[in-house]
Amino acid sequence: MPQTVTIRTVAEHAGCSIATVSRVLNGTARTSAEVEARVRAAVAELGFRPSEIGRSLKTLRTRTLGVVIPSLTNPVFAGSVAGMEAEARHRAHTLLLTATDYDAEREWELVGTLVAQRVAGLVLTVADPDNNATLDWLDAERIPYVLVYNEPQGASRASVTVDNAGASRALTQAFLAAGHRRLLFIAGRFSTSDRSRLRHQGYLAAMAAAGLEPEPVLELDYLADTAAHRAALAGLLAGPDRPTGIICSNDLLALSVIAAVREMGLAVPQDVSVAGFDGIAIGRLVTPVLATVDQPTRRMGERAVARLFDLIEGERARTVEHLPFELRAAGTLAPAPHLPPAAPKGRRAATPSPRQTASGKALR
Amino acid sequence: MPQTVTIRTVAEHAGCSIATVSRVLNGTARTSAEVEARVRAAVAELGFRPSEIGRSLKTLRTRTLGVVIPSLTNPVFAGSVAGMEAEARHRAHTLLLTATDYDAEREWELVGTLVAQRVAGLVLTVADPDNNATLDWLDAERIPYVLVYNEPQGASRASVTVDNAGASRALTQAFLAAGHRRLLFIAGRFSTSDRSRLRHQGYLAAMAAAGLEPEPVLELDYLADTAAHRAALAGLLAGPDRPTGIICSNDLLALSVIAAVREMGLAVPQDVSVAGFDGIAIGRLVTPVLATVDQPTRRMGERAVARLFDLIEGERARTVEHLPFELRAAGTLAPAPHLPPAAPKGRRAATPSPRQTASGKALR
DNA sequence: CTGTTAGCGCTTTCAT
DNA sequence: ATGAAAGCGCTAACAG
Repeated sequence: MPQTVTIRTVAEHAGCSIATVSRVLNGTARTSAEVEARVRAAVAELGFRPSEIGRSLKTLRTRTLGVVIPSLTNPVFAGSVAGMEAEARHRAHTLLLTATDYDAEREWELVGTLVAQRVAGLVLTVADPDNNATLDWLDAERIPYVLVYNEPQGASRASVTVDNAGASRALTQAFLAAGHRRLLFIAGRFSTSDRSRLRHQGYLAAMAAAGLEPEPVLELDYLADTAAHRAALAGLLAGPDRPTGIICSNDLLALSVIAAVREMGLAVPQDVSVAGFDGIAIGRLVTPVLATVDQPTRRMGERAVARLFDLIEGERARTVEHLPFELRAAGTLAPAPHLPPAAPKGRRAATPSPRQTASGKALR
Repeated sequence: MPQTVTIRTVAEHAGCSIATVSRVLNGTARTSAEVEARVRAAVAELGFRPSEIGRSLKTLRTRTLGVVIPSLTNPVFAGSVAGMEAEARHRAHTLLLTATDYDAEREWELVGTLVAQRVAGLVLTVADPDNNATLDWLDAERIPYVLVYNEPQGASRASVTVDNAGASRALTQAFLAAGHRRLLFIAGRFSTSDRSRLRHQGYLAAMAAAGLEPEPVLELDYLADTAAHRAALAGLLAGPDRPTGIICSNDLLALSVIAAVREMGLAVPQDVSVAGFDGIAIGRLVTPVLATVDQPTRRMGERAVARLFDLIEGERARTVEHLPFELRAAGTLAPAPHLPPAAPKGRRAATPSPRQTASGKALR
C-alpha cells in the first residue's frame, strides 16, 4: 500500500493536531519552535509528502497545467513543451500532457479530460484557432488558456507565436532577391495548421508585390515519407522554365523535399534552392545548412506558460504576442541558376552558385 | 468560478440523490431507465464533468502516470513520450511530464512531486539505473515504475530498452567489415547516460574480438554546438594513419560530428565514415543517409506504459525487456579509403567508395 | 432500485 | 500558539 502515512499519522507522531502539522508545512501561521521541530522530525522520519489531491480538493485548485499539442514527434512542439515544462517547474507546477495526433476532433475530448483533472489552465496548439468550439467553451467556462503557434485572426485569444505571414513574406523576398522567379510553395495540410495557411499567404503577398505569378500550392502531408513527396513533386521540376526555388511551410517537410529533389537528380542548392520554416536544431547540422525562418521555439513555450499564469492571476487582456524570428537565408538557399533556354535538365548552371551566407535579423 | 456545478447540483436538477448520479455515471449499479434519463439530461444541460480530484481522493488512485526524462529536445525521448501518451490515452490515463535537463540530482525532486500527485505509476529514464537511491526508494514504497532506454545490469528493475552493447558490437563489426581499422568512438557523457557507457563497451568488445587496438574514447556533450565538437576533434583526424571511421553514441552527436568533420575539409563518407545510434527520423532525410542503429522509439514508450500497467495490476517480475533494433550500415558508413602512405591529407582515396546499402536485420 | 451517510487527506475558520 | 471541526467532490457500504 503506497503511502499509508497521512497528515494524521504525522500529527500522532509529533503529538499535536493535524492543523498544527498543516501550519508547519505551509507556514500558514506561527508555531512554537518546539512543536515545529517535533513535526519536522516526524515528517522526516515517516517520509511524509502531503497529498496534492487532498490539498486540491480543499482549495479547489491544482498545481497542474494542461497541454494539448498535435504531436511530440515534430521537434517544434517538443521544443516548446520543453520550455513550458521548465517554466512550469519554476512555478512549482507540473504539465499534464496530451496529443491530438493531428486529429482536430480529439481536441474537444482531450480538453475535457484535462478539465476533469481541474488543471489550473491550458496551453494548446489547435488546428484552427478562429473557428473552434472547444476554445469558445473554455471562454464560456472562464478557464484560462494560451495558444502557442496559433495566430488567431479574428477571435480575441491569448496566444504566443511569430508573425507567420510577415516571416514568410520576408523569406519569399529573400528568394526573389537571389534572382528566383518561379517559386513553388509546398504546404503542410491547411486543415490542421493555420500556420501553414498564413505562411502561404505571406508567399502570395510577396509574389504579388513583386508582380510575379505564384505557382499553385502543393499541399503535402509532412508525416509522409520521401517517396510520397517525390511522387508529388514528379513533373513539377522538369522543363526549361521549371521552378528554381521551393519554400516549404515547415522544416521537416523541407528536409524531406530536399531528399526527394536530390533523388530526382537535381542538386540543392545549385539546381534548386529550398527553404523551410521553424528553425529546428537539426537544420543547422545538415550540409549545406537549411535555409529557414528561425523561431525561438523553447521561449515560445516559456512565454506561453508565463502568460497563462498572468491569466490565472486575473489578467484580462487576450492578445496575440509576436516573438521575433530570424531569417536564415543561407545554405540551401542560393542564387537562382541560369536555366538553359531549351535543354530541359541535367546540365548545371554556368555560375558556380557561391554559398550565400547573408542572415537577416529579427523583423519583430 | 470555473465549475461550480458538482454532483450535488446534478442530483438536485434530476430530483434524485447524489448516489444515484454516481451510479448512473459509473454504471456501478442498475438504475431505472426513467431516473437514468433524468440524470443524463441534467448532466448534459449543466455540462457536468465529475471531478477527478474528488474521485481520486475517495478511491486513493489517480488516472495519471508520471514521466521523468532527461529532455524533450532529444527526438529519441520526445518520440518515446509520444508512444507513452498514446498508450496511456488508450487506457484512459494522462501523463504528468517532467524533465531533468540532464541534472541527475533533479530526479529525486521530480519523483517527489510526481508521487505527491499520487500518480498510479512512473516511467523514467535516469542517469544511472544501477546505483540510484531514487529508484531504491520507489521500490521501498512499492510504487510501480518502468525504465525506458536504461539497461540496468545488476539491480532487478523493470525496463524497456535495446541490447545496447550488442547493437554497438554489431555496428562496430559493420565498420570492420567495411575495411576500417582505426575507429574512433565518441560518446555522450557517461555520467548522464548508461546507454553511452554500454555502447562504448560494445565497441570495445568488438575491437578486442578483432584483435584491434581501440582508440581512447572521446566524451563529448551532445548538446554543445558544432564548433565545440570541431575543437575536440581537431588533431585527431590528421596524419597518415588517422581514423577512417567514427562511431557516435547517439544520432544528434553524429550529425554534429559530420558537420564538424566536413568543416575540417574531409568528406563524409569518402574520407571518414560516421555512424550514430538511435535512428531518429531526420537521419533518413540527410544526404547521404545517416548510418545508425535504428530503435523502435515510439514502441519503446508504448511498451513501457503497457508494462507499467502490468505492474500496477500486480505483476511481480521486474525484467529487462529488449526490443529489436535494426542496423542501418549505409550512407555515411562506406568502405574505408586507402590512406596515402605518407601524404597526410587532402587527396581522396583511390577507390571511388561505392555507397554501401547493406542493412542488417534485427539481432533481437 | 434508491437514499443516507461516512469518510478519502487536506486547509481553514473558529474557539480556546 | 494550538485544537476541534467543518467541508471540498466524490464513491461505496449500508439501509430501506
